[in-house]
Amino acid sequence: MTDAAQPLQTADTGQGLTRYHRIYVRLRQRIRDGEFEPTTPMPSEPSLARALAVSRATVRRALGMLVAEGLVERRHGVGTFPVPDRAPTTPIGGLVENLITIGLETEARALSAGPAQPPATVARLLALPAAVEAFRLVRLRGHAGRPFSHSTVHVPMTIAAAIDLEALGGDPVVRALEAAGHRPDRAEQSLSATLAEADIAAHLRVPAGAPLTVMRRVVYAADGAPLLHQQSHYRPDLYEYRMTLTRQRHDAGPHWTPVG
Amino acid sequence: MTDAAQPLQTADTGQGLTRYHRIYVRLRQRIRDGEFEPTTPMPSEPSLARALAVSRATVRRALGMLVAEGLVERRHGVGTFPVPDRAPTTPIGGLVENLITIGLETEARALSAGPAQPPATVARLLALPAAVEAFRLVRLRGHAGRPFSHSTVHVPMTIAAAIDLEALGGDPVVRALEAAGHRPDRAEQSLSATLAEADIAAHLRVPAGAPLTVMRRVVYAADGAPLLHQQSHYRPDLYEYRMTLTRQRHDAGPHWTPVG
DNA sequence: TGCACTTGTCTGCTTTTACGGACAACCTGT
DNA sequence: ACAGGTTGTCCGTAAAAGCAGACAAGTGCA
Repeated sequence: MTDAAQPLQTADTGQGLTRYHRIYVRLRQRIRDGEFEPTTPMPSEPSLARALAVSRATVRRALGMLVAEGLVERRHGVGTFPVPDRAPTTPIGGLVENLITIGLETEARALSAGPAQPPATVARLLALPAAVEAFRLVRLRGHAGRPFSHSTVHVPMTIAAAIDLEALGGDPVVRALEAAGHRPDRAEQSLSATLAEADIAAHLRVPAGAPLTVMRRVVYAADGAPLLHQQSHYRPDLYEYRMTLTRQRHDAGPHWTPVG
Repeated sequence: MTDAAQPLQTADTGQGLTRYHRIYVRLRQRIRDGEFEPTTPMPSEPSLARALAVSRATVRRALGMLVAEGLVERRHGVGTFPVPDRAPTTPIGGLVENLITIGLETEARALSAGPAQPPATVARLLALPAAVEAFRLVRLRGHAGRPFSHSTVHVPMTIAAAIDLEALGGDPVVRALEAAGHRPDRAEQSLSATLAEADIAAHLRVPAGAPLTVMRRVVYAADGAPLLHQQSHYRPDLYEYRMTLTRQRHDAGPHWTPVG
């Protein structure tokens, strides 16, 4: 048992991260939270080393990362100062379709389009028999030249056949369906988080293993027939899902209900 | 410039985690996604080493962690197999408050409760002057013995003073406010994704660097006064944010609107 | 002018991580 | 039996992380 003993400790104590990286993250969080004023110096390196129970070299390394990132500024003989935010990365909000309706310009680019065998889970949600192909459309959407979402849409062949899905540029698939007489009526969707795979990471310009918001959605027609399945990955620093809720008093007690 | 060169690379390539740990997290994700059948062996250690561009020793270490966690089983001379889920992690859905209303049993445990200085960003959202304390309640919520959310709530002292926030067990803070006459009326919230910090990771029983869903919410009274700020982290494998939307035809074109 | 504090730089030293290779032990087909 | 795959184990070496300490250099204040 040479290599099982260490990993056990590793998993339990929350290791696996390097020390300087943990400190880097902690300091970055505290800076983001606005704990330090830009006018007064942060705690000195020796005092940080003492407070965090590491060597000064480790603190310096963490601070060096913050400097390289432009979050912090060092002044020889004086101290280290947080740099005030210039561009607070204004997060977009809401549904992509609604963004387009609103008129917010988002560039879209199709990465691939054509028939493909959907994953088993998708086939099941679309009520397709196994080993039946569906029309798959993979697109990248961006804003101001920076891609913020990567989405894969599957449409059953019976529905996609009559529609030219390759022709729609940045338009939502739902629009095309609507134009073709397939009225979308209801959608079930879920939001979650995942790690970026190599290919999606490359398209979204983030390192593999970065956190991504993932949305899975099934759109149904009025008769309950599934029209499409969509899975989208979003860069959390460029796109946030925002919503407003209101408190309503019901017979069974008060509830939160979303506002449109 | 001895220590700024490395950190730059480090930050860009998503390092800071040890190699074996990153591979551990990635494999863990792929297993959770059901990429490997429990009946057929996973790719062999040499092939994984090749595919991931690391040495076999590193792959072995990552696999060793998965073994220790019970996610994977090794058979000498045969291969490595994913262990089928015993508890299929049925994802809960919706808002936690509504879960409780519905009657779904969720155990909650307070990790800390008391006055504390809120981060500057929280203070701003709560319209609090700087250097003013707020009541902070940190809780861990679980289901079936497994924690799925870690949330931190800040309530302005002027509001929290009249309420015994330490007494509420698993009840939502909003309930207590409501009972005390502070009627919550509206909430603004956003959903995003992040990587697990060491402390939160430990509480949620996930490795550091695992993806987490993060929700930030501000609840307002009818007069617009902010009542509380909440930030919650969810395990994406145990808790998904689900919602139903309907397609409505508006003057300015069709829109998706959420359903309560 | 000093003194006290800061960041900048450098030197050893130990521990952990990671690599590459080799070989044994084991299982399953032909 | 045997060949070809797998996991299990060990070795030596290189690189990185982390520590402790020392000293230089800059700044600000009494």
